Amino acid sequence: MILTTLPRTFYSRDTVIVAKNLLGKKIIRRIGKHELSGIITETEAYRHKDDPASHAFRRITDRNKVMFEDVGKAYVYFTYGMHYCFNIVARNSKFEAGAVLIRAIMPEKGIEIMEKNRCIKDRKRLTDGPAKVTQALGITKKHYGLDLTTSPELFITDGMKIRGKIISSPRIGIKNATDRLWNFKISFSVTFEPRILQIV
DNA sequence: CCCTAGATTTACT
DNA sequence: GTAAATCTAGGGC
Repeated sequence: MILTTLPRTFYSRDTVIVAKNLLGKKIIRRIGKHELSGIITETEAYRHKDDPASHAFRRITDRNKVMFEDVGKAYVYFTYGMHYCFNIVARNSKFEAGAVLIRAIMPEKGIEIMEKNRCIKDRKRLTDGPAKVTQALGITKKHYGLDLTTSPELFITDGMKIRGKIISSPRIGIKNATDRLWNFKISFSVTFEPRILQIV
């Protein structure tokens, strides 16, 4: 059985709304025969001219240009000299740019491969940071601009129904616009949602 | 558990 | 030149 990939319309809403709605969704990464997956448990919204913390705040550049392109594409950037971070382009028509950073997932399938990719054995800390997620899933700059609504190697599907609350906090690691509570995480438990399911 | 230093390269000023 | 949407190891409590 194959889960349906989230359609482009999912990402054609306000970046902040999309960030909240990505919580509980499933990220699937196919590498050859292997399938890695996890439930998204923490996200951040980065918008456009109204958001001084966003890479797209000032103007279009080589790095941020995909934030101005079709929603549903991957924005991968390299930072701190050694880490990749993975975002999904999302915005409504009021803005020209925007993306949601995937900060943490709860691993499901392919955990052993993720551990291998991460070169550590502490399962509790396997994918609890944005660069840990990309390392575990093997996401690099070669995925820059990848269309997540059509790619078989990296895509998002429906996943878990969230129980409990979504916690909103200031975004991590930024100095500007800390008054905006655009970091979102699942407070405690998630449960499996058995509906879903359709052939792609 | 918490905290801090050091790693290491790109992109932008 | 320097800050950066970070991580890890190591030490202290």
